[in-house]
Amino acid sequence: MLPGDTKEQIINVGENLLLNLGYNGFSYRHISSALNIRNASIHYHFPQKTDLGVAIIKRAKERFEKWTQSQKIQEATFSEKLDALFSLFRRFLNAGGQVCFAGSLQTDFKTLPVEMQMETRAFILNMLKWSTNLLKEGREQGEFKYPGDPENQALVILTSLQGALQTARVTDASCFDAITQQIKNLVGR
Amino acid sequence: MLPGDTKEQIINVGENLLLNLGYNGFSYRHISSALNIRNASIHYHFPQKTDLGVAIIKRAKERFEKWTQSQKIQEATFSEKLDALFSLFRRFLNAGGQVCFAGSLQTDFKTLPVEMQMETRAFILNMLKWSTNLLKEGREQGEFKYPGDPENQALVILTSLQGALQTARVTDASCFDAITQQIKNLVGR
DNA sequence: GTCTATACGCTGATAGAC
DNA sequence: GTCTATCAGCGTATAGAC
Repeated sequence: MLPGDTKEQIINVGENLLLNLGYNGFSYRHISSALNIRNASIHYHFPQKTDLGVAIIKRAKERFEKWTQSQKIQEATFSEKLDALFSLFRRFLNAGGQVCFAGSLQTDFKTLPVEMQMETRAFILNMLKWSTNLLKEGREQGEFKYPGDPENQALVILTSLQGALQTARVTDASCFDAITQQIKNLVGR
Repeated sequence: MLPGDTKEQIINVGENLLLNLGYNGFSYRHISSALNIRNASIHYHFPQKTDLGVAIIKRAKERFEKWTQSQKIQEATFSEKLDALFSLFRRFLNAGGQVCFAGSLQTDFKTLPVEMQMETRAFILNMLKWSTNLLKEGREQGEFKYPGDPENQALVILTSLQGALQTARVTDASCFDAITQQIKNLVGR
């Protein structure tokens, strides 16, 4: 391993473990053996497990922010943006049946340290805000058609995607694709 | 505590802990201190934590089965059945912000012993089957209106309800009600 | 059936050498 | 920055008295 990369690699492995096993399902030992280092080295970069947890969520939050501001997304049509959102979630499934951040963190929410709870809340609210805006403008511009409030429609879509990744674990990957298709049926014109 | 009730009370407390903290988030100590008994007494009734986990899921599965066969549900219209399904999930929220069984167990799925994985799968597939049938017949009889396959529509609804309980933890209870209302908008005639 | 006592691996975490 | 050594506490689990 290249020195200097360690911290980032710890976050990488930690993120994968979080989305696979849940926050209470992985330990520093999982990470140290995966990276072939000692537990103490992880504690050097992240004194407490909480620090690692916060770092993982913060990075994911910023990654999403960058994604929304990327040229590819900025220039896309509303329908393409919705498809891109589906692809974002589909990536978790492709990565060996991960769940999404919201699904992992909200389920363990009551056992999380408050710093992680706050970061989780901020991340999820950002995603909801962006999705609400997408649904709102998309309908105004005539690309989408659905009843009721844009925020409520965004909630149905995001919660369904979240549940879809979880349910894919007891059924199969086609379950996720069936759900995204059905969502398109529901909001398409 | 009345002797003989202990086993059932352990399942009661265990179920509550499972839906609040997740399978990896609670221990025999949580249960023993809640019931004011010793850890060893729990091991008498459930030698391994796996045994308790399986018992919790089996009971929930049977409870759902009885619910579907109850007179109240049998005699209900399709719209009333859908509302009753919403009430079933809303009860988790009312109980202090629990998530549903699917949400808790699927998120921890990869860390669960195989016996629990199998019971989880059976339970979720039962629920999906019943919901699919409800959506299918409800549309045939003209009470529902939605595009595409009944099973896919059932998947969207169930996953959304599952995600709704989780998301309510970082927002509030009104989030759940907004989602059920939006689902009604989407499948109503 | 419930208890006390006990085992022992894993957990997050720290001290200090290199 | 990474290591070895070490820690106390908690986890599941068992043996055996009552």
